[in-house]
Amino acid sequence: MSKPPARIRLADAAFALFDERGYEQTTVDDIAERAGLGRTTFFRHYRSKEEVIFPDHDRLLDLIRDRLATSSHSTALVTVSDAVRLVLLHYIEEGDLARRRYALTSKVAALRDREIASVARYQRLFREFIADWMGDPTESASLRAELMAANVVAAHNHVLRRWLRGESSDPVAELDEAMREVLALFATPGPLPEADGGTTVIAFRTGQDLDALLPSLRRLIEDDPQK
Amino acid sequence: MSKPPARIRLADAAFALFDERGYEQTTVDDIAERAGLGRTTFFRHYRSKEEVIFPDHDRLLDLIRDRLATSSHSTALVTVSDAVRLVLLHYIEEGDLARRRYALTSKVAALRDREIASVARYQRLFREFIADWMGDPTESASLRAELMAANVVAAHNHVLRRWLRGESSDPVAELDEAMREVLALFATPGPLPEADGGTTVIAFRTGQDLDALLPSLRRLIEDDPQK
DNA sequence: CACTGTGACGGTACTCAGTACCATCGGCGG
DNA sequence: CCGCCGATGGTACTGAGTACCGTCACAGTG
Repeated sequence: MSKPPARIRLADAAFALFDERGYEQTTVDDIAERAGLGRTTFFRHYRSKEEVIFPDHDRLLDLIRDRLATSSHSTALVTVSDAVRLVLLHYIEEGDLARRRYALTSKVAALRDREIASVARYQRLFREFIADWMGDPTESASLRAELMAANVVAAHNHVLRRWLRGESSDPVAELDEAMREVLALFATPGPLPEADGGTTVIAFRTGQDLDALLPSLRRLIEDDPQK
Repeated sequence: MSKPPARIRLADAAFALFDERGYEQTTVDDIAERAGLGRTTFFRHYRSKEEVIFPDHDRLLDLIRDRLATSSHSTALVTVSDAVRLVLLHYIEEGDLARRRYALTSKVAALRDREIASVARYQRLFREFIADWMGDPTESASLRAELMAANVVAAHNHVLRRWLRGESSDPVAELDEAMREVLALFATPGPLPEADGGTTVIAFRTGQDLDALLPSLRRLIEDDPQK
């Protein structure tokens, strides 16, 4: 029963005190004292009182940057949808800690704002990635990139919050489902694009399974004079 | 040329000093002194040093709440799209002040975070409004509300930032156009219209590959009420 | 063992945002 | 003239965050 490293003891002390007295009612001195350390040491490990609650965002951001740079799917949106899973998985790994943090951010406005700012950084990263990927400097493409990033993040947040509130037992599956929803939004074109090239699809409802229809659909596409 | 009210003098002094020395290098004492007022008076007019830059967010939020409560369009999304114009119009009214603020938020992380947190409040308001309007407590409806709110806000931010950067001469028209884009996203892919018997045919053209569409096609089929 | 560098820690003192409280001054109606 | 009141100013405090310096443990080296 020797001592865990200082960083851990500080975080434990902080969460314990936040639970007992609340965030604002806890001073950095209190935290350091309970951890059996000096105030200076606290700031050596955490840049601020808030950061003791969100220690991993920077690392996660780098992780996602890497993932975006390496993994490459068919579309930018799919790549980003995949990358955002890292965030969800990270929270899930934290388990109870993530839930305690959620309880805090629900009560303390300053912490909620901080969390939101962190999420906005993910969103910005996604937006830039999508815009680069599309390579289209058009205003309309730029807006589209913005919307896509916002959707991915919003869908993720939705699923994450459900899990944090204990409303979800299989958040990963829910995320996949939500991402399918987002993909579906953008799969069907917003304004009907200029019809030069691309794919024209006619969908109709029958008693048949979709798979049974695929061959004929493909045949139709291949019959397209432009292709 | 007597004295403008204290509140104005404080804001002028603050912006002048922020321009001269930067935000962090300016203390509240400096601001008060330049305005010819006491430090106490500053905090009587602005709750914090940051608030002198974003004085109107609370009022705007109330304004939007009212607008949502009164104006009623055909769908929740249209109502919200309409309400968000208030934000854009407010910034445009501020004119050069808004641009100076943008220059500051671009440089100072703390201010950027603050701005983002404010915007998140609008988004939350929109989400709740849409969710209430739909009245459908389903998980899927809840996600949809979240996505819609995120899209409206993202589209607005996109247009607003373009205007702030001087890239747009008619931001209101651009906002309308962007909102049409958002509406189009959600217009098509809802649950398929009542398909009790008969044949539902939907034709659309997309630039995407058929394979990219398959997930959404499958999803549409699985939305069949019989399931 | 003595020497020395190094990294983690503690303490002190400072700046500055934000709060609490009290004192002051200038109208303004009675 | 008096008393009320709203706006202001001053003073003192708490607490976050920073800068700087001193200390101690513990390595490796002679």
